[in-house]
Amino acid sequence: MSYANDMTSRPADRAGGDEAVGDLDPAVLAADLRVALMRAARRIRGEKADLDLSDGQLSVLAVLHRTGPLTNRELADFEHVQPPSMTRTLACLEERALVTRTPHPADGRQLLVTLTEDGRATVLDTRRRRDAWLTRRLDQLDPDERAVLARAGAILRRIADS
Amino acid sequence: MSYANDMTSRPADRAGGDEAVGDLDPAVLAADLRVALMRAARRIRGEKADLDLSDGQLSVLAVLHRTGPLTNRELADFEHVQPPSMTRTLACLEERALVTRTPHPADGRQLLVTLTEDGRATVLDTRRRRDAWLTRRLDQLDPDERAVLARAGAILRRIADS
DNA sequence: TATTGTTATACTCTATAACTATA
DNA sequence: TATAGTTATAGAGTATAACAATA
Repeated sequence: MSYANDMTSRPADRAGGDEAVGDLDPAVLAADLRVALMRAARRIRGEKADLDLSDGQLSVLAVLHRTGPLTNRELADFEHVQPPSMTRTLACLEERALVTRTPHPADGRQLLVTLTEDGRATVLDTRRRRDAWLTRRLDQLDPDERAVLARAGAILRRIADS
Repeated sequence: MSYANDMTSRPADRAGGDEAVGDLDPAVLAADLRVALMRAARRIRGEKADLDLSDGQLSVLAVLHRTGPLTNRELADFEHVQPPSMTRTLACLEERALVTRTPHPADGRQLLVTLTEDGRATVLDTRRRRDAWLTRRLDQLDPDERAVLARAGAILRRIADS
């Protein structure tokens, strides 16, 4: 929906060929790469399994799937959201039987949020559908181009985690 | 803020080296690439010039910068938003003197929305800051790695536009 | 007394429906 | 009568402040 990152125009719009040249100005590369990344990310984000689930809800499910059971506070910190907002999100997810909230065994104040089987299935289904869209595109590339993307993916992960 | 796309765990978590191998399974590559793209996109999206401006507002400015003056209806269609929502967004942008609304010369019903000099500066500033973040990261790469990202960017643009 | 989670309330962004002005 | 834009009103999602229960 949002085009906030879709700044297509660039200062010097050179030919968009695949050929890598020797003298790559990082600033020019950055402008090109940003547009390409944002656009691809938006396309991928649009592909989700359960359209009735908000991004935030989907995100909580993904985090729980990756980390295992967490408390409200931990989830709120993870999502950079205030605890009352997370309470609301979790209430919605619990109502849809995607998570359960059980008392923390050691600390009576806390509640442990756990992914249900349905919640786990939703995470996997979303992932599968998003990957399916991208896989179809990758299938149409040359092996050489896929190799480039494989290397780029590793480099991008390093950059994003820096 | 949203971690919805941050699904780090993958079915077969192989070594994350940069080496491109010959037999790249598109499905495995897709899972890797998606995580890398989403994460990098989120980092870049966080870098904007005016933090008081919402994504939707920033997006309208970017569209106007790219296309020139548009009407309310055209902007609403472009942003996949209903006209009343765009009215509200534009009222906010006009109040901050980032756009002006002038009567359409030919059709008295329409209003032409035009970017002001401040609006244009905001677009350029945002772009510059986002690119600056990425440029710093790219500066630390080998020329060879930058070449890979340059090729990957072109391929990703093709995929996103498909 | 400090912390976890919740409720109460308000603000932002978006939507639909109804209204005004122009074609 | 149809279209562009606006106003009125409602529904998500998130925030802060105040409250209850537990450490």
